[in-house]
Amino acid sequence: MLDAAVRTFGQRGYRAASMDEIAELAGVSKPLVYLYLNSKEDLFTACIRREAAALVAAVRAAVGEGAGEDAAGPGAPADRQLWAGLTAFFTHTAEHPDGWAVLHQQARTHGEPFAAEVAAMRDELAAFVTGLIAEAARDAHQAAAFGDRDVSGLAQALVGAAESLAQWANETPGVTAREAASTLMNFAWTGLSGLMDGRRWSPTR
Amino acid sequence: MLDAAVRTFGQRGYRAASMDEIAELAGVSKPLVYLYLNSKEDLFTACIRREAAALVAAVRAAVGEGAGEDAAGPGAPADRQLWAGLTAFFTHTAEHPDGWAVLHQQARTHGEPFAAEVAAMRDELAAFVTGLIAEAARDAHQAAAFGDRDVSGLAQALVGAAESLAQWANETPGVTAREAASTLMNFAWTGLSGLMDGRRWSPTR
Amino acid sequence: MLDAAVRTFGQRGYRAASMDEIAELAGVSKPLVYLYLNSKEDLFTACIRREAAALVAAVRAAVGEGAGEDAAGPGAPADRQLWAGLTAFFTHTAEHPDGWAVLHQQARTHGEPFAAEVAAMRDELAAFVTGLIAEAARDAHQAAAFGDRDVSGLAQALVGAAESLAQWANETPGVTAREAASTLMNFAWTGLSGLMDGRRWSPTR
Amino acid sequence: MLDAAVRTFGQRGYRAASMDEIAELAGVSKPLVYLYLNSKEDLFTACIRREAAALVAAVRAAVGEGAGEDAAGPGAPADRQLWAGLTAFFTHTAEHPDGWAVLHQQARTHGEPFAAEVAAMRDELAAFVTGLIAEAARDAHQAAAFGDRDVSGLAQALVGAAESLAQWANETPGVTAREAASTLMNFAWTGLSGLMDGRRWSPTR
DNA sequence: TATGAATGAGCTTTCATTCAT
DNA sequence: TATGAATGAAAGCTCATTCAT
Repeated sequence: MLDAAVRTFGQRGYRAASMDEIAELAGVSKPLVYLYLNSKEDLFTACIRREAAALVAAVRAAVGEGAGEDAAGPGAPADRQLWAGLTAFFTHTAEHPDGWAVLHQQARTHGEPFAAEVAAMRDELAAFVTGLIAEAARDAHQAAAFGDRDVSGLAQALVGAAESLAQWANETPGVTAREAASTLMNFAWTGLSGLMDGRRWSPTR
Repeated sequence: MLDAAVRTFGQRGYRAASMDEIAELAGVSKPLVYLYLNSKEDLFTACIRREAAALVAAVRAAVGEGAGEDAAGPGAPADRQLWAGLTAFFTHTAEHPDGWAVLHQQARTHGEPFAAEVAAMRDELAAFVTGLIAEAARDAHQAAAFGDRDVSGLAQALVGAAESLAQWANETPGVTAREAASTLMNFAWTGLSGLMDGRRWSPTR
Repeated sequence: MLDAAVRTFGQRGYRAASMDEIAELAGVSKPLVYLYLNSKEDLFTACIRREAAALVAAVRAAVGEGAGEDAAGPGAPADRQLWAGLTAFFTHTAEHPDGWAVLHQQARTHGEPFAAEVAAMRDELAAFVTGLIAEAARDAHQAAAFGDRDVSGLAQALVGAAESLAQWANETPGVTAREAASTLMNFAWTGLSGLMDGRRWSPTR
Repeated sequence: MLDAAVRTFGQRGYRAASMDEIAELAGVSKPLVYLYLNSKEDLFTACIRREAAALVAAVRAAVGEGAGEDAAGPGAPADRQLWAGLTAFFTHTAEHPDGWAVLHQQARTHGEPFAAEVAAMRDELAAFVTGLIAEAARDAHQAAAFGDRDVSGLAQALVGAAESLAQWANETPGVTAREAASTLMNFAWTGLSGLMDGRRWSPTR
């Protein structure tokens, strides 16, 4: 039932998706949908929560549990962990395009009950990235180099880049998750490394 | 009239915005709206086009025409041009939050007539970035280092990062356009420079 | 189970009362309600019948069986009997406000299957009053003074007055059943006595 | 449009009446009904107000303005005024059975927004009767004979009797307004006169 | 006997859209 | 040119009612 809802919301959008359509796609009657999930709003929230949890779990699993070809382990170096997380992220979004659409496009578009749900997930991912940056900075003895807002901004940029690449990979035939991850790693890790070595770009020169 | 529509669409979303509200905000009667712009769909398309054109124009102006403190000139170095473009981008999105919401959130959320409009704008900006990367690569005698898809991917990542930062800057009090641009330049230009020096990150090592 | 139904119907009204609510209040499952009473309509009818019977029985008991402080006996004078009946009526309606609401407000409001049930009860009470009037008239040697329709009209007026007073007594704190009965007796019995003495009011004079 | 609503509400009841049916009976489309009267609740309230105002106006006109065969005048004796009012009341309810059903049956049945509207009307009529009783008592030099609550109770009884007779007259073929009024006057005025002469009925004797 | 699970039908309300003027 | 007035179509939600067990 949630599957049908995610698919419908992902393709039509929150407002355009009708409960009739969702029920029909789920192969049940409309009142049943209302019996289990009380309202359209609750149903949408449930979709968001489920997809967000699944995505975060996929990333966490890849980073922490060390399974799979691209997985890292708890003690792996920061770049390895980032690579593992990004690969898992791109893989998951590629395999669940409707879920990704719900999170990335629909939920953020439709005001407060929903945006907050996604923001929580985003913060979780951003915190993961932030942690990695801090770890890498520590390794490079640059702990003082970044202020809080610097790190926030970097994390936002990275997550945004990842989201954009995920969309691009979903839409462009032939682009694999590893390729997207590779692109982002090349771009981001080199940039981060440079920053940690103290390199900055400034307009004055 | 378009102003009213952009404001309403930006704040309420495409579906939730009612023609009644738009007409009232514009101070005209509803049939007049239908006289000038034939349907809600056409009206939304017109909004997207106008806002996209304005944003692209702002970026173009800053890069090409050399006016303003952060402007570059036609012959300026690539990093200078990128800086000028980003600053203009963040400034414009900060000054036109509803227009930006229409482009970034609403248009992409509501399926095919609209997504294509935004994709066109995105491609235009991506092409601009692509050109800069190619130019920089040429300067660094690294023309062969990037394939077409590499460049596309980088551009997507950069544009996505910029969009995400624009959203973040709009939502976070006290973040200025120059600060956002600075964050992205530090991150991106260093990364790009590294790439052009041949540095790559690869999972195997 | 009928208790729950009467309470719900009395408080919510026939249409607004849901079978769900009734079943829950009765502490049974909905299909069980349908097993015993076939439909909402039948359930409502059963409620009406039970409450009507209870009310009539209370009045009858007070009038005929001679128990209680205000009770009369079979051979008691007409005024005494009327007093006994009215007191019992007001007492019963005060003690069963939901049942009274079902009879007085809900049943008459919802068309034909139900109105007839209440009309039957009303006729029974009216017949009782009619009998008393006839008896009193006989005592006063005025048998011919009233036509059938006169008596019907008087009975309607009396019952209506009683219903209105019952409502008023239920809503106004501090008004007891005996006080309501007293008011009505003062008003009605004096009026009736006058009528039986041949006094009439006519517009022409 | 209100006509259609009154008719539908009067015959079907508030809940059972559908906006579809009202609109169809009015010969307009449903959205138009919502344009003029904002919701079903508002529509019902408007019906109640209109019918209550019409009924009160009819009574007032007959009592105060001295027109028509049964009309009284401002200075007429209390019984004359009461007669005029009752005749007008029964005439009006007979001529507007649906309006009367809305007021008497439907509005009082459906909880608080509506019951209050009708209670206001009822109070107005009761106040009129109360005034007449007081006036008559004054004429009979019996000012001290009634307490406030006595008078309230009598007025309630009288109004209730009138309402009940109106219903009876509407339902029983061949009963005219004057006949109903006559019945009530015979009954009530004689009773009131008796009360004013100090006659009381008491259970103790 | 008793119920968890399910639904067809219907309700109120809203909105994009169009005439007649 | 501009609009007041009107509507067809659809959406979210509820409820009396029924199987399968």
